[in-house]
Amino acid sequence: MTTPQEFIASALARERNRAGLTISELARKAAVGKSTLSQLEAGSGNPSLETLWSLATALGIPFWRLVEPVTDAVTVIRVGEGRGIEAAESKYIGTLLSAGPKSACRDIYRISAEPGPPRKSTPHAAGTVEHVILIAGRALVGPIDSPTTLNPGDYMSYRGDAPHIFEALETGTIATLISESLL
Amino acid sequence: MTTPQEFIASALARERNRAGLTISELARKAAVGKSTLSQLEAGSGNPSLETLWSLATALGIPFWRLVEPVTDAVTVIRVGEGRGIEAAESKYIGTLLSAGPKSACRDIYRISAEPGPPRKSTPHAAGTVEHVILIAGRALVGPIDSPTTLNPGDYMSYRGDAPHIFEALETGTIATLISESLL
DNA sequence: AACATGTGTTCATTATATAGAACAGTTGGT
DNA sequence: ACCAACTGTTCTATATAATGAACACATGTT
Repeated sequence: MTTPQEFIASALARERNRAGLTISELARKAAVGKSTLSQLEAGSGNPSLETLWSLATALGIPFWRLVEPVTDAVTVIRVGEGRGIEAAESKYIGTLLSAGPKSACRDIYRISAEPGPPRKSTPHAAGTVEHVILIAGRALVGPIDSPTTLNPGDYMSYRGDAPHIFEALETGTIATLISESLL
Repeated sequence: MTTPQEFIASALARERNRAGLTISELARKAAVGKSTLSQLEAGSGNPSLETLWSLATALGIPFWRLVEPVTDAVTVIRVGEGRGIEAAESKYIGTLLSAGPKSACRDIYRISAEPGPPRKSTPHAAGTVEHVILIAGRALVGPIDSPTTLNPGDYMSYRGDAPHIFEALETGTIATLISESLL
């Protein structure tokens, strides 16, 4: 049985860490007193809607995402691999890449990247799994110590709560990224 | 372009009507002043977390449900649209296409389709939402009575519990499809 | 070592959200 | 007709959330 205070405290800490911000930084960015934020994360606070909204905006997440309940293998399926679900009527093939468990919170991103220094992601919340489907170009994706090169159409999933990278190898690299937070 | 005030005002009115309660009833049930609730729904208010929590509890819904965005019919985000999350280090742009609620069971598919008779899907379970990101080619996607043409990189979401189609318009059409069962 | 800049905390004051009373308008019963 | 019980609104007193300064501590620089 979580109280509102505990709830928002852990949610804030979680999202703030995910964004890689300190209390001071977030407070400044959201234009709220850092004392306010400090007390909030300490569990002794009853923030107003405006305060929460400002924090969510500064964290770059939709507001309601902030108040959501909290919540190793690496899989690569190349184009042409995987069991397809064909439709008799037309040339339509659906390949199940990942059957999702219940109680999963997933965000869908479109990634545009250009060659250069790779984007290293700090680990997200525990239990996070990321799925990448490369649309165009080529990219080196996955755990920081064992990334894999993906070509257009390739699918890959890996743990998002461990350090991982996304490095475009060609200009105009585009991908779909699904970040899934398992409870 | 919604302000926190408008947002919570409409959300409260929506959920309260759904529960079939009057302002007075809800206020009594949630142990908040009915004047408070009145002002909130009028859009002139900045409720505290405790107030919102009490209201959600009285409405018989988990707190986050109160602040969940309305699941609107169809969303299309063209390439280049949407607010990007840029990484300073490299040319990497992540666009949030859909932030997913918890308690969602989602399956990820890769779709390969060729021009021909469209694939008509019979409605799935109630509450199902489908997300499509077109990888290559061109496709006519969406509700059967108002489909939209997608180009590579385009994102679209629509209700999966209503009849919908996927019709490839070019050879070598590839897409990512995420089928999401809410609740 | 002394200093500057960062961190997160605790404490004053000030701004404001909340609660409850008083209000006018509706509905239904006697 | 009155009266009672309801609706949602506008008021004011009070409780309290937000603030910024002062604080102790850590880190890196000259």
